[in-house]
Amino acid sequence: MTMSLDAQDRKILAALQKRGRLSSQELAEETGVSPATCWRRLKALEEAGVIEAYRAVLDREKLGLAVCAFVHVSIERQYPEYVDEIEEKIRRRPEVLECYATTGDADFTLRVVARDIADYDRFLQKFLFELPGVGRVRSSIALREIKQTTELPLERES
Amino acid sequence: MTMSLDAQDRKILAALQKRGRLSSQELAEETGVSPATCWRRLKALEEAGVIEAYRAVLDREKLGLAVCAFVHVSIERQYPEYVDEIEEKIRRRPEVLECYATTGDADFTLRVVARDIADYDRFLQKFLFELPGVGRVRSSIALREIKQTTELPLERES
DNA sequence: ATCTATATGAAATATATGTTTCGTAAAATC
DNA sequence: GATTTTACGAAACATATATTTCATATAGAT
Repeated sequence: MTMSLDAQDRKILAALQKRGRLSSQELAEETGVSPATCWRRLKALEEAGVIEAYRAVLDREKLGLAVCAFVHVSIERQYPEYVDEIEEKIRRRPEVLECYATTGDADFTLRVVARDIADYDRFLQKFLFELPGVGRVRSSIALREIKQTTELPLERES
Repeated sequence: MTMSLDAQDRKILAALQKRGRLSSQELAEETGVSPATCWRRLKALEEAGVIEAYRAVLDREKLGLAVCAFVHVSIERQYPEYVDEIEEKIRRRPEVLECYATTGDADFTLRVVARDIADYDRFLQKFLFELPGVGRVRSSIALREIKQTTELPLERES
């Protein structure tokens, strides 16, 4: 399932992680390969699903989403029906940007954004605490954003 | 600092969060507004910084980055020089995708990707534990990805 | 070393794109 | 209610774009 990429593919991907709207010709300038080849490589990478999507990344604060929090959720009983339902409901909530099942003292780790603390509280009370089987919930509110990127490291071979 | 957006702007942003390479004409079809207006709105949103960037989002697993972990880092002494140095070094590490200063029992919460557990261990030993003033470090390894998106919620007014 | 398969760059093609202009409509101001 | 300002859509413009074709080079297999 892991693609094998050469230096050329990695250059293309690196450039597109920074500027997703680059054209084949611009890619060619950045990579030193011809536009036609860049285009063919690009299509292959899209086809293979290495490039999942192109997205506009928006400014959270400018959209009025002042709050960002990590939520650590423990599940009471691990009934599969409950777990499936929890996961599905989480997937549907737009303010949950990330959710992973994790090791450590919580079962799930979420990253959630909200307009303000009252809005976040509403998310907890009206949504999270209402999920079936949810046990302990601990919140870590982000005080400061030090880094936030979608760029995956492409250094070595894959 | 928070922009005020009308329904039209929000439609444009919503569409571009899903498909970042949409042209003005495609945006026009999706929003029911003319291409010229879409283009003007779009430029204004870019200019205002609401649209931070356009990016290709890659498939972590396909790139061979099997491991994703949350790291909770506590700082021994909060000397400002140490904190600044830590933050700057973290920003420069490509395997750290996210880092926030957070409330709760850790000072920093990081999301880190790695090729495998050995690779992740190397990150901890050779980088994180070497940072000045770093105290307790607890890792939560992601067992399963339930949701991972860059799409910010645009529902209500801002 | 020969043959085969694959990847390459340059040029050509057709199309879509960003961007501007202009006359009109809607909103806001007075 | 009149006037100014702002936003709009349609059409026009020049340009850049994706995509294909073809001849050549490269690499892999036998």
